[in-house]
Amino acid sequence: MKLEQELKSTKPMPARQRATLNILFTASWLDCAMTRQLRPFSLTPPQYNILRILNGSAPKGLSVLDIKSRMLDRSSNVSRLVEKLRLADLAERVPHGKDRRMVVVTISEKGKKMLADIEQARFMDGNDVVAPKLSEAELLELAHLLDKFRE
Amino acid sequence: MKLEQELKSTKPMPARQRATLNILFTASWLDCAMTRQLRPFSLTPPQYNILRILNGSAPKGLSVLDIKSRMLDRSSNVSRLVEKLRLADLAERVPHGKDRRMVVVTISEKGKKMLADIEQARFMDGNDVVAPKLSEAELLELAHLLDKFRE
DNA sequence: TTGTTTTAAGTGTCAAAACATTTAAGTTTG
DNA sequence: CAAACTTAAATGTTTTGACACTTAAAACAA
Repeated sequence: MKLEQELKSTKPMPARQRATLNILFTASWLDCAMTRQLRPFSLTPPQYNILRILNGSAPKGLSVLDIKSRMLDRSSNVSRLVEKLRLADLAERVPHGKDRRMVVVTISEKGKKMLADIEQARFMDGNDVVAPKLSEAELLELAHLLDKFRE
Repeated sequence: MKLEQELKSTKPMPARQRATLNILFTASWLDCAMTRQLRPFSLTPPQYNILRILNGSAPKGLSVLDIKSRMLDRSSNVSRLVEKLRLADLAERVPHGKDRRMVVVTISEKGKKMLADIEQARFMDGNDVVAPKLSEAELLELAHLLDKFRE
């Protein structure tokens, strides 16, 4: 459905406003869909984000600040989120050898397995639940316009 | 900056993932910028969202559920947000004539003035702070692709 | 060395989101 | 009409985000 219908907007919007609101609305829509998909795994979207970051940097691991700088939402409290993952045995935390202020966080085997299970659930019928209508070229164009939007 | 640089991603991402993460990242970036702009007015982005919805439907006003259905983030608790606005004298709440379950919420004169002040702050040097690099056509294309993304 | 500054991580606190539940008024159906 | 159902708004509770502050370690400068 078009944005105007979704937001029941009566008057036509200027292009910049329409694009801006559409980004915020689509992100909220995505977050809602992700939350629903992650619920069976008792993970929130920020926790899932961290788990994927850790998986991408395995087996080396990352410091708390390194994780934070790679997150979608830079305002999240990584210390507490990592602690949640650790309590669920999805991540491990070991003190850094050289710099004793630092902590190295890694994904656990259980964490890797959970990521694999989530992937399987997402691609249930062969393709992703999200954005099936967009072609490869359109997806690239969308990402490019968003990069330009933030300049 | 491109998404890969922002997230310090090493490996190249598939197009769909790149578009999806970019939507989430750009929305977070936007929310952060809006929060900063609204801080001097002691308004949060959801409160500002409601104020604009009420302004758009003035002088008629809307019920709590009508506001909710027009919001960017459908999971927000409109009752409590409206109460905040009312305490700041930015909105008014009157019982509905026919249906006594309903409440009609309207923007106050002070609320309208605050919206005008915020607009003025946003367009400081003649044009919007956000997305100045995108042409009219690109903004339309971006909004169109996002509409299609949600299908 | 010693005092200052910077950096990494964790914590405290308050507001907001998430989600279920409750209350009350309206609607429908037997 | 009365009971069951539905809808509108509010509230209760738990979790999370926002953001300042603290603690501890490292780097730096006099």
